[in-house]
Amino acid sequence: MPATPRHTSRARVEAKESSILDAAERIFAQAGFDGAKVSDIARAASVAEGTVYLYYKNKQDLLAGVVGRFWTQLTQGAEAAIESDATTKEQLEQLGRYHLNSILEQFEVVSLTYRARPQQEQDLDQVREYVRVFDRIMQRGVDRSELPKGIPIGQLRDVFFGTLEFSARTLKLRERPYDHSVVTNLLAIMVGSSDAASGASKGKEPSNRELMNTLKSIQKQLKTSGN
Amino acid sequence: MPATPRHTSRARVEAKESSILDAAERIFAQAGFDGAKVSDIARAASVAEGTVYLYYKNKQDLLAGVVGRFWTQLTQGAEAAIESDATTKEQLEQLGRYHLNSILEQFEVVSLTYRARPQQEQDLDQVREYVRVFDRIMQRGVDRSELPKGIPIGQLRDVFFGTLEFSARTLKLRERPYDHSVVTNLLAIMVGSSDAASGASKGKEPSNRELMNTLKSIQKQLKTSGN
DNA sequence: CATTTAAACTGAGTTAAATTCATTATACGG
DNA sequence: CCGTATAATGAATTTAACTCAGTTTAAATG
Repeated sequence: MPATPRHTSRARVEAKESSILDAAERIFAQAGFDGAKVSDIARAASVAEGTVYLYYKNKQDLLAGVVGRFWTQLTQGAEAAIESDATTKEQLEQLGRYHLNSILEQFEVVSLTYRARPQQEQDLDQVREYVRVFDRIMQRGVDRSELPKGIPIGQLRDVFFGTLEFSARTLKLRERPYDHSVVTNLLAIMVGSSDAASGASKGKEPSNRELMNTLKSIQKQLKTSGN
Repeated sequence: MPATPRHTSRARVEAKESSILDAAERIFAQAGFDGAKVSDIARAASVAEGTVYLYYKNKQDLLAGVVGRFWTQLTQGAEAAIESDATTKEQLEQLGRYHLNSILEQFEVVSLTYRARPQQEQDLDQVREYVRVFDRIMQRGVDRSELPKGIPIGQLRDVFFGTLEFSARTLKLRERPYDHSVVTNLLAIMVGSSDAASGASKGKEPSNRELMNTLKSIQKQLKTSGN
């Protein structure tokens, strides 16, 4: 927070701030929060150690800056990745694909998120902003009645992001690359069939309830026509 | 790691080790990893600061001790919470209830888990041991054909634990207590209907495949009897 | 262009907390 | 009881975050 620069151009100040963030992200990702020395970050950003503290109150605050920027960028990317005229399920698949891919690619930064203030703090409004992308998709889905299950959106959000995050950890652990079946299967259980695992599925499959109704009407017909 | 005590009774040494762990857990949970001073932990355990380092290589290692013990206890509790003669779905519900409840109650310790070495390290074998409880339930379910979906167990594990962990965070954030509908709804999408949200559901609903077969046989019958 | 001055920057110095280790205490076998 | 291996202690050391008095920079002014 370099106050309100009256003499120096804002652009220059912001360039420096972002170069510090770049360096911090690099070093944090490499060495972890504890392993990263502020002096290293300063050197990587070509500024004196004290300069870092002109922009960020302390190391924690610097981390919050790195993490906050990451989630803000993720929000922008997510919005770009979603086609506004797609069905709810397609949009969820787009978001799921984008999310899993991103957190795999920037796994270290995502992990740093958990170091940015023990939970609930207001520090990470950017994360909250990000999940709204999901909420908007779901709300539209509800409005258009494109969502079967009667599970509250808030709970489905935890299913969605919780599953993808744990899946990412598992993939990282096993040193596996992005696996689209994770997204496919997640959506299968969240919004409806579409044959899990294999991923191939032509057309919408009817719900159990729909089949059941058809079945009953046929049975009735059979009885009526006296077999 | 107090070497191999030859002179002093093992019991005494273990008592001291566990009293250090108790103190550490208390202080860590209270102040967080960074906020906790080793000197405070030592005082709380009524030992000198240096003594802590006889038992644990450093502060990180002490944290790993606390976290490891927590997950070991969780594993024991989980095994006790599951009735061996219940159906797969019932067992999953028992585990789900137990898990969500436990991580809500000991939320701070769970959060500390993420400070114990950046992912994948072998540090937390105890966590891996814990998830095996889930794997065993699922494997038995597959053997007994009590599980419909064709999603790999590994992926369902991420759905299960990922969802419950994120749900716990959400509940904590909103300062809400344990909510059983989270477990109910999770199981509904994981292993089968049982009418979400409300939780009430009488009788097992037939699977798509079963319905489809019935449907086909009726159609055949219709054709044969020449409508 | 020289001057003024406030914003930016610097890095040596301060401080706090983790970790070490020389010293002391304890407990057990003989 | 004594000798000795184990355990415990806490003062000293080390490390790295953070501060701040002094220096540099750059824009506004005449």
